[in-house]
Amino acid sequence: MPELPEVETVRRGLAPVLEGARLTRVEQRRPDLRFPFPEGFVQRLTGATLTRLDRRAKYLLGHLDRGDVLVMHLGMTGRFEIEAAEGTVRPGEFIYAAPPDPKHAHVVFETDRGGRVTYSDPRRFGFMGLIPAGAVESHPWFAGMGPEPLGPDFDASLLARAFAGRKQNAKVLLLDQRIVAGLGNIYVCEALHRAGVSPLKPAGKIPRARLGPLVAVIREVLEEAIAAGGSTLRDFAATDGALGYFQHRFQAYGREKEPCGTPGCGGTIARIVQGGRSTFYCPRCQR
DNA sequence: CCCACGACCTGTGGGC
DNA sequence: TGCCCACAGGTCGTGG
Repeated sequence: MPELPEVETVRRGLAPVLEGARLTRVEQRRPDLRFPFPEGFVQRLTGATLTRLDRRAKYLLGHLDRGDVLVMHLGMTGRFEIEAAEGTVRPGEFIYAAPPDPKHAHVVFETDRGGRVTYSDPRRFGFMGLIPAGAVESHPWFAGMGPEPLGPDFDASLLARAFAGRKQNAKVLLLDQRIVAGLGNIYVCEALHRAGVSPLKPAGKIPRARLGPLVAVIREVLEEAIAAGGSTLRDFAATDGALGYFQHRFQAYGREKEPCGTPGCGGTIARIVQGGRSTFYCPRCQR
């Protein structure tokens, strides 16, 4: 799942372990994840210092002092587990994570501080790449990607332009990373529910006046989820092993047949399939 | 260009 | 209790 809030939670968990650390040992335990690892993956990383860990949409970007950027995507079931060296855990900083699932531990990074970060991913929909720093923006993974939903370029006029004349429903278009990059199935369901916008509504027919509020609730949902440490579903926990709590606040996602929580609504959450994926919504208060 | 759908993988929760 | 299958956070490629 990891959607933007979960990836951001992972970034915040990994940053204190990796930023400024030199990778003393890198182990690549299979030739591919979703895609093959790049040529010389281990050699190009070993000995490099990771200067900064950023996030763009659902991607993590580890900037290396050698000029490459380590790009990592968690797919559906990717996770990082941290093992800290004895004595390096300051109280309250991060908690020891469960031992990495050995069956699906595909990449191991060890640092000069004695920490170890293991990437595991049962379904292997995740992937990693090494891209020269100057070529990230133009790389196919990033070229054509829409703005960050929490950034300044995501606003009502951008949505108005993207939705104009489109017959495709709002749900599917909000999942299109070319329009806005970082939303996934859960948070689109939640945002549309909060905004009272039907996922079935042709995007081009949403009145312009409703787009500002839609943008606002998208930001709100993502920010609340980040503040809560993301959502812990089957395959996601924050990097420190602590559980995210946002899933307890889902109002629509996974709540088929439950009463709608919108005050005074009285409707029942329904599940439909759009673009091959489940949509949860309230047919009564989402119009 | 637009859109629907299958493919990629493995694990698991819920129903019977 | 045990088995089976529908379904799962994402993205990419194909074909109409």
